[in-house]
Formats: sequence, structure tokens, C-alpha cells
Amino acid sequence: MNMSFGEFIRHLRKENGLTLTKLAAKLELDSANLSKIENGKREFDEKRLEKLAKVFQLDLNTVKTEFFSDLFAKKIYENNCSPEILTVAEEKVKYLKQKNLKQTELKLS
Amino acid sequence: MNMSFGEFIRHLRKENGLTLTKLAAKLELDSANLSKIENGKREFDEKRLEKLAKVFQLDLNTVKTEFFSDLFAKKIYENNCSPEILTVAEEKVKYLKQKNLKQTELKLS
DNA sequence: TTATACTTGTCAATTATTGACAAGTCTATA
DNA sequence: TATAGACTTGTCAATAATTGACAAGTATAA
Repeated sequence: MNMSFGEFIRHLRKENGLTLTKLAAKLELDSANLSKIENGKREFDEKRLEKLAKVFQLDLNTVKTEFFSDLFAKKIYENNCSPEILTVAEEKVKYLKQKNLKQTELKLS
Repeated sequence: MNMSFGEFIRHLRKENGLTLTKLAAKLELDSANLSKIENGKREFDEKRLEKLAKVFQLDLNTVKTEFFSDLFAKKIYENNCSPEILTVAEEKVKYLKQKNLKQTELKLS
């Protein structure tokens, strides 16, 4: 499943035999804007991820993965970052989790 | 080097014996706001990355890596994304590069 | 030619980010 | 204990970015 988030939505939409107008209604957005989203000319609004998952009966985590990985990939591509950045990000996630764990411990004591 | 971007700046600043006021001046921003950035209460503005690299004579890619990996990690953490998202992102970077390559080829032919 | 599906451009309205400054804490030192 | 310097926090107007909405276009099929 290697595609942009716009292509991901288009793929789902076609697969389910929906028109832009139909899907836009379900997502409560303008069909012209949905067209732009599918064509990568606008961003999909994060706050609609849950709605999107529901419409197509997908796991929210799957949808989030598509959404955020697309975001990350674009940033890396646009800014010409070296690929090691993802390893660094991975470490930082661990760091954040550990940090939050410590703060929780503090609050409990 | 595992820290947030705010901590990264603070580390650099201390290492170079600068006060908030001094560094803020070099970065052309308010010292109160720089304090918030170091404490993770505001975002560092992407457009100042180059300036930051110059001030501390760092490779721009190093600074970008710290900046964007911090951004990614925060998103992953906040949204409770599974770690595999980074692998997906990596694939999408490749996809984008390949896609752009094809478009370049088209333009040249 | 009419309908349907889609695309593109534009722009006001809404939201988010930023810059700026006042007022505070904390520490060290005269 | 008061003065200074370093830092933190809250607030808010100004600026910038995103979004919603709609008009006008193209493309295709009936």
C-alpha cells in the first residue's frame, strides 16, 4: 500500500463505488475540496480522520498511519533530510514515553 | 543526542555560554519566547533553522534532523501511533522520489 | 445537448502562530 | 535586604495559514 494520502482516499472511494459528492457529504466537506485533497492540492484535516475510518470501517490506527506517514514523508522529501532522521525520530519517541512515565511516577508519589 | 528540540537549543546555548537574551538577539526573536521554545511551550520557527545552524556553526542537516525528528516523535506520541509508522514513512519517501523522477523524465522528453 | 463526475480558481471567514511586552520568580552578590 | 541579571509565564494584538464555500471550467457518457 504505497501511495500518498490523497491517493489512499481516492482508492477507498473508488473501491466502494462512491462519487466525490457522496463521500464529501459523508465527511461533511465540500466535494471540490475533497477533489483537491485527492489530488494532493489540499491537506486532509486531521480532525476528520475518525470520520474517515468510520465511513470505510477501517481501524483508526491504519488511517492514522497512512495520514501521518504521508506527512512525515512529505517533510523529509521537501527538506531533503537524510533517511537516518527516522531512526532519530524512533529514539525520540522512546525518550518521550520514558519522560512521561517518570512524570506520572512523580505525580503518583 | 536524545532530547527534544527545545532541550537541544538549551544545550547548545549553555555549551556556548550564552544567555537567553544573547541568543534571542542572534536569532532575532524575543527572549521570553525563546524561553518558551526551550521549555517546549512554543514551537521553534522552521524559517530560523538556517540561522540557528549558522550561530552555532552546525551542519544544516544536523539541525534539520533534530527539528523534524522532534516533530515526528511528538506526533507519534500524541496520536498513539504504532512504531511501524516510521517504516511506512520510509517507503513513502522512496515512493515520492521515484514519482518525482518519473515526472522529471517526462519533462525532459 | 444534457447530465454527471470531476477539477480549478478565488476569496472571505475562521484558526493558528507569532511578536511584543508586562510582571512575575529565583539566585547571587554587594 | 535590596539590586541586578537570568529566566519564566501570561496575555493579546498583529500576522499568517487553513478552511469552507461557490462559480466556472473540462471530460465523458447517455
